[in-house]
Amino acid sequence: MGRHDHHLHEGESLKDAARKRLTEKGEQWTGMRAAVFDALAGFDKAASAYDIAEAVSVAEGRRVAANSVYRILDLFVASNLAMRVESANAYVANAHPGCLHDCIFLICDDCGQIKHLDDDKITSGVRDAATEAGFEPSRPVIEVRGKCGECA
Amino acid sequence: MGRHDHHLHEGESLKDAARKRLTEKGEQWTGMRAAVFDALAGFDKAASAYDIAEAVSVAEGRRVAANSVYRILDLFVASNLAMRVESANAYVANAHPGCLHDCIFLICDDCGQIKHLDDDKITSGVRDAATEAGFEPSRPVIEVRGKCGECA
DNA sequence: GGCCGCGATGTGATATTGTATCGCTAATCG
DNA sequence: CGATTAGCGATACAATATCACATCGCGGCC
Repeated sequence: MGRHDHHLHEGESLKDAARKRLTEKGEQWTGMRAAVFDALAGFDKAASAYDIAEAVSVAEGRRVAANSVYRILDLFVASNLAMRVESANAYVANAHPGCLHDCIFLICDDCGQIKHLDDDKITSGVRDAATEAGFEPSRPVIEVRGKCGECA
Repeated sequence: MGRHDHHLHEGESLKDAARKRLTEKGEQWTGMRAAVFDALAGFDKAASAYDIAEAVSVAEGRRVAANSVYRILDLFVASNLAMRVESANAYVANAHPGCLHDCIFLICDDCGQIKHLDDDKITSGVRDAATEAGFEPSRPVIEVRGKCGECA
C-alpha cells in the first residue's frame, strides 16, 4: 500500500518545513510568501487565489492584489509546497513538502473538503497506460468528485 | 483490457447518434443544439465554450452568446454527448455517446490534442481507492498532461 | 382563432479566474 | 558605492462562468 514515511507536518512545523524547502531551492522566504502560506494552510478546504488574497488582506490590514498571490502560488506549486486542484480552480497546501508524488484528491461536492491520497500503484498505473498509448506523461491529474464520509 | 463494442461514430453518423440519444432522453434536438454539436465535433482539439460560441457565430452568420453555449454544453455533458476536460476548461465531443465510462484524457501540452482512453481497470481502481478512504465517488477526473506521440 | 404554459433561446450584466506590463524598492554583489 | 536582480504593488485586461429576466415558438386547450 505504498506506505512510506510521511511525517505529517502541521502548524508552525509545517511552515518551517515550507520555509526550509524554499530556501534550499535558492528562493527567498519573504514576509509576503509567509503570509500567503499561512493563509493557504489556514483554510480547511481548497482556496482560490482570490480567497487567499482576501485572507491575506485581512491578516495584513492592507489590500493585497490577486496577481501577487498568483505569482507566489505558482512558485509554491513549482516547489511542491502547494498543489493546484484543477477541477476546482483552487489550491491546497502540501502537508509533506519533502516528498514528491503524483497525488489523488477526493473532493466533497457538499462541504468542499479535500482529502489527499497517495497511492503510487494507481498513479503509476495511469502513467503506464498513457505511455502504452504512445503518450509521454508529465503530470497526471487525478481527482475524484463525490461525497466525503461526513456528508454521505 | 476492457475491450467491448465501441463502434466509433464520425461525421454525420456521429451527429445522428447524438440526436438520437438526446431525443430518446426526452430532450429536443434543436437547430441551436445541432449547431453547437457540429462546432464541437468540428474541432480537432478541446474547445472552450467561447471557442464554440465563436465558431457557431461564424457558421450561423449572427452573434451567439457564450451563455447559450454553456447551457447547451451542460446539457450535452449531462447526456453524455460531450465531456468536460477540467484541466483545460474545455470540452470534447464523445465519439460513442451510447456507452457510459469514467474516461481518461491524455492532453498534449504542445499541440493541444486530446486523446480519450477507456480503461475500466484503472478507473475502477481509482473509485475503489476513494471508497476505501471512506469517500463516496460520483465522478472521477483522470487527465494526464504531457506530450503526444507526434510532439514528443 | 385566441389563449396559456413551457421549454429554448436571446440579452445584458456581473462574477470569477487568470495574465501582461510597468515601475519602484530592497537585497545582493562586484 | 554603483550595477544588477528578485520581489512586489498597481493597473489594465483577457478568459471563463453564471445570473436574472425578456422573448419567442410551439403544442394543447377553451
